[in-house]
Amino acid sequence: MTTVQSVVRSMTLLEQVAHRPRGLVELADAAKLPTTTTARLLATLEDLHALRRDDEGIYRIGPTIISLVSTGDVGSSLRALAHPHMVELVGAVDEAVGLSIPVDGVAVTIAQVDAPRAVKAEDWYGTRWSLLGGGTGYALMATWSQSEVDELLDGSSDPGRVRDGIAAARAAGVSWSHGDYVDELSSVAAAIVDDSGRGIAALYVYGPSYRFPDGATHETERRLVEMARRISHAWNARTGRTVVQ
Amino acid sequence: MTTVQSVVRSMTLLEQVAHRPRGLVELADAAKLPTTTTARLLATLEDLHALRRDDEGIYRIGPTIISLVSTGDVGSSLRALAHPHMVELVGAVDEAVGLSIPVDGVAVTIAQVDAPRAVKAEDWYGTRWSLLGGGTGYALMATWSQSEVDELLDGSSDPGRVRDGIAAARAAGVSWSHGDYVDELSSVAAAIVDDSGRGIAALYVYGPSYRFPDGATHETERRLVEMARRISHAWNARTGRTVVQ
DNA sequence: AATCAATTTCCACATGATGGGAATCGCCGG
DNA sequence: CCGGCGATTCCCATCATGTGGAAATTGATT
Repeated sequence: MTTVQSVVRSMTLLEQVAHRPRGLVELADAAKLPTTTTARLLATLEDLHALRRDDEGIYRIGPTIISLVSTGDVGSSLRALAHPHMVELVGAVDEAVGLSIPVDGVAVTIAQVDAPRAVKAEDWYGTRWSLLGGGTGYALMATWSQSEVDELLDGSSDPGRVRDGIAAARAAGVSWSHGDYVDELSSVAAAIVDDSGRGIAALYVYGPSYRFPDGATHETERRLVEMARRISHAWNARTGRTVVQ
Repeated sequence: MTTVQSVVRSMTLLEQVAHRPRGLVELADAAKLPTTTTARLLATLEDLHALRRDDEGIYRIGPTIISLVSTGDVGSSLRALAHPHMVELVGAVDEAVGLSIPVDGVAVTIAQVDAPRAVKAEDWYGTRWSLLGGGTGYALMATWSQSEVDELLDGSSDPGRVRDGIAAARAAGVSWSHGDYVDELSSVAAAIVDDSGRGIAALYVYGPSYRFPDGATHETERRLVEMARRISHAWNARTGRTVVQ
């Protein structure tokens, strides 16, 4: 199959900007493109409001991109389907809840519902976490085939630790993470599975580590697992196969 | 300035998909492009995970787009700056809170924090609302110049009603909307302003109309206005001018 | 098996993207 | 006020790259 060069390059630039907002020359350098070409592509994206440029020449992701992430297809996307359940879960456990899907070996946060009491209410929307780094990834990989896991582990620095995490996740049905992703932040993740039992997304509860003392969180675990089960069920009950999102 | 055709076309297709997920032919038709060209562009976007296609051939927005909306530049974007304040406001008023910015005559929701109790917790992230349709738009336009408002009103069906709404918003400092956008849903909006007093975004509290009886909501109004003021202040206190987002 | 719509493959054409070079802008230091 | 320098924009010849018509293929429906 043949791909369109300028479109691929534009997406690279968008990703670079998302990674870190910068000016023309730095972006050209990062994308390994001539300055002129970069300027033309950036100007096009700016014209479309996909990027915005401030008066210092720094490019940032613009509103067009944000509005692409709309709820146009409520009812068929996992995100829209899970959202009300997530709100309910937040109400039950009084901590923030997130939802991530795996893409190319990383987990992308596609939805987040905060607890009003959240001490540090950070906004992880769109953030990519390594699958190998902690709870979210372990919970997912625990439901995957050995070969899939091996492929991801190929070349990782500490495969033993990851395998232990996966084994623990498989045994417990959930996967804890204490400060693995962010200092002082703990999370419990559970997989949302398709009708073959394969994890297609991870639902997780998170908050400051001090609010998750060992042993005092069985209720949270229980509710998380129950909600993941309900979301899985709702997802698999849809009529017609559609793609995860 | 010259723009890159294929990039513009790709963005059109992305917007069409966001508007309503569809198959190749329908998208080609909607974008007024030859099928072949559309197929090539869609394949490119799919390859980049900007789009996903299910086994029925329906294209949907993919995870790459979602991860573009990241928080890479925490501290300089309005969204990241406002987020913790929004969480606090949710805690105070016990209703959902949203944040929108104006783009090309519409308001795009760039952040949302739900109240755990939300009866129907819908996900408006990325949704575009008309500025002329209700509270959000009135709150913003109340801070804009007459000529800017006139430009937007040019060709609108009921300019008188909008002008009344703007006048009310200017007088009250907030703008109410009861069922204007969505049935049974009420909202109060207040503008977040730059250092010249011009509205750059709208902060709003919303929930089922029955929870907003007239006269029992002064406390909500007060807290909303106070929070909008604080966010405005934080925004204008930043060092270095940056663009709204 | 026949029909029809949707999608993919193929390919000749020329348009539209490309990038080198030069001009311009904007800022800073002397 | 004047160079100097990096960043950005303008210009334009070149041709690689994107384009879209036509035909083949797939796949669902009757």
